[in-house]
Amino acid sequence: MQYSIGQVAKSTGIAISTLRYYDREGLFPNMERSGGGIRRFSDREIETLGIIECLKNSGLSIKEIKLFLDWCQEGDSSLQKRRDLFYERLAAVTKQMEELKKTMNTLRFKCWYYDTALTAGTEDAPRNLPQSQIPEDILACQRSGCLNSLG
Amino acid sequence: MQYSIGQVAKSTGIAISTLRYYDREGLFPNMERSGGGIRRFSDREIETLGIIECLKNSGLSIKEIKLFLDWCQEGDSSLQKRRDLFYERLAAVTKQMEELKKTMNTLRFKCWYYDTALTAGTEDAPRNLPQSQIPEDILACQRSGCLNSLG
DNA sequence: GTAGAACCTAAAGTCAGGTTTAGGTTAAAG
DNA sequence: CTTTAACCTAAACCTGACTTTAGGTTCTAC
Repeated sequence: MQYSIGQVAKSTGIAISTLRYYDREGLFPNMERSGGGIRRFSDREIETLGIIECLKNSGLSIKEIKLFLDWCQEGDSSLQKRRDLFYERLAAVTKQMEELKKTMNTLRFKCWYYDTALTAGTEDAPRNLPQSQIPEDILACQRSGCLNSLG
Repeated sequence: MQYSIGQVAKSTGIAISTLRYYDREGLFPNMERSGGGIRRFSDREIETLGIIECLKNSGLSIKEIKLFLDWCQEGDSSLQKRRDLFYERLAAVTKQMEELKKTMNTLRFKCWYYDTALTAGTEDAPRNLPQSQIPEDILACQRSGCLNSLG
């Protein structure tokens, strides 16, 4: 199947200007054009968009993604480099997830904190509550979160 | 305790220029200065840095964080707004985690893909492998990942 | 064959989140 | 006192990832 840039934009939610920008950056090295110069996205490009999204979410820049796509063009001689890249990305995302869990725990603590404050009508309520009166699961959030103290 | 900007930079890993930038953006509304105009970070500011990190990781911009810190200055009258913000952030991070899980699954699939390719010496190996020969857990990654096809 | 929608390029613009520069001032140590 | 490391400001600069603009071309439908 072939798709126009407008169709791809519509179905993926990626702006036309972004698709053209990606093309300009060399992320679709094999994309075809009509006689008149109009882009014809194929399933190959749609798949590339999936890889771009994945690698972008894993923390790579557009330039780094371009590098990876260059390796793909080189064929089997670059298999090792490509493999290593994905293992490295897996590690990076694993770390990112750990970070996000800490963030979640801080947020959960804050939600409890403000719920308590709102119920009492004042922030002094949670602020002055003795540790022993704070639910265990909230204390756990606080311990594993990114804040050192209450507030 | 009071700390110089250099001490804070060293102990948090945040660049001095970034700390000054945050200050310029109004993220430390109560920070004191020495007679000569030198910043004196206190535990309050250190805690604020923790909140900044948390909210930044949750997807807020510096300007949005500044808004939240303004609310904090307003006292108990802004409790509701602040509570709502944290619940909203909790939802946003939950969503972000879901996304990251998909990314992880795609990466895991790719790791298997390239391991298989390297063992065989060619990408054709994983590419031509019938579904029935792909481990179930890898298929599951593929299904829940962000890619539609192999490759 | 002509109207209008959809496409094209190159180049400039935008925005966030910093960092760097230039030219001083402060403060702790000898 | 004077040195020197650490600090200060304002303003300019930078980078990444897009988006917008301006002016032109192609394609589809009548």
